[in-house]
Amino acid sequence: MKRIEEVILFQIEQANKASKQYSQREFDRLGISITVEQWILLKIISESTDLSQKELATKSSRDPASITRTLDLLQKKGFVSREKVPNNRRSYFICLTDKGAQFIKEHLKFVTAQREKSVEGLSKKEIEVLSDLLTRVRKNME
Amino acid sequence: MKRIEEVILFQIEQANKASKQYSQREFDRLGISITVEQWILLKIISESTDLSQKELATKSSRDPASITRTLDLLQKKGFVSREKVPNNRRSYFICLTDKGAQFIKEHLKFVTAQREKSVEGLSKKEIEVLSDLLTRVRKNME
DNA sequence: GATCAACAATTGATATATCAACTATTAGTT
DNA sequence: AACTAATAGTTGATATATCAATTGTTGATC
Repeated sequence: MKRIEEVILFQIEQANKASKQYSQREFDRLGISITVEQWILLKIISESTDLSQKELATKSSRDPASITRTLDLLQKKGFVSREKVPNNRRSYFICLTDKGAQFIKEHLKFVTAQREKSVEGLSKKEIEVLSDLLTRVRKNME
Repeated sequence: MKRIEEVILFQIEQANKASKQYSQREFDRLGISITVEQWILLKIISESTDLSQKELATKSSRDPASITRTLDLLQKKGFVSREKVPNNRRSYFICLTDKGAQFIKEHLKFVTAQREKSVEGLSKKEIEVLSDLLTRVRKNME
């Protein structure tokens, strides 16, 4: 039997943990008061318009219940708003506020830098390969 | 700016989530009453002897506080015990109980099957490449 | 040997993941 | 139109991640 360190799923988890922790440390170090999950959600919201919470959950691969709670926090920070949908009182359009847009604009460069750092030393070809292999592993687990 | 789906860190997270969810679904489907984190911890405990909680935290890349809580649950299930360390009342040896050993023995084949499924369709060479690339990304984030 | 710093483990607080139960609303069927 | 299904979102419960604060113990230094 393989030792756990040699298992690919374990290695994926380790890489994921390391990157989450790195990103959070960077946010903290720079005084950017947001969690990684909140940033990702905010970023998704900024990339589309008129998304419902259900759609947000799908796009972020998160549970709707969890989205509810994270949106509550983002709303408390003043970064997003829940807007009424015409002729539909069951769902909301989640909208970026000016403050949210400003926040992203201000800090995007740091996030971009983190992402670049994550693939430092990898060639373009290697990044493509990694992307492909990760996709195949993910599809195996569906 | 890249769309979030194209970001390697995002893809790593997606793969990680998918595999965690798959593993948990499999546990549930088979009536194996344990979480993925608990299984991993139990497996690490079974692979070494006389580990302290601090060492467990290091090996599993988890926070000591989190280890305390997961061990409480594993202990409640009767899978592990905290044993006194001679001449040291500040830490414990975490030991697998017979019940814990039996549990692993009984269910290891299912976990092995999950792991094999995760790399289905990948050649031995591709697995090595994936492992190497993940390691490099992880090291970039240290 | 007494004092203080370092350490291991625990506990508390907050954010997240997940599933189940629930509410309110909408859509489908008759 | 009335009844039922399905749907969107929320809330509760439990497990986990993380950091800070705390407790008890050990080690180092004087």
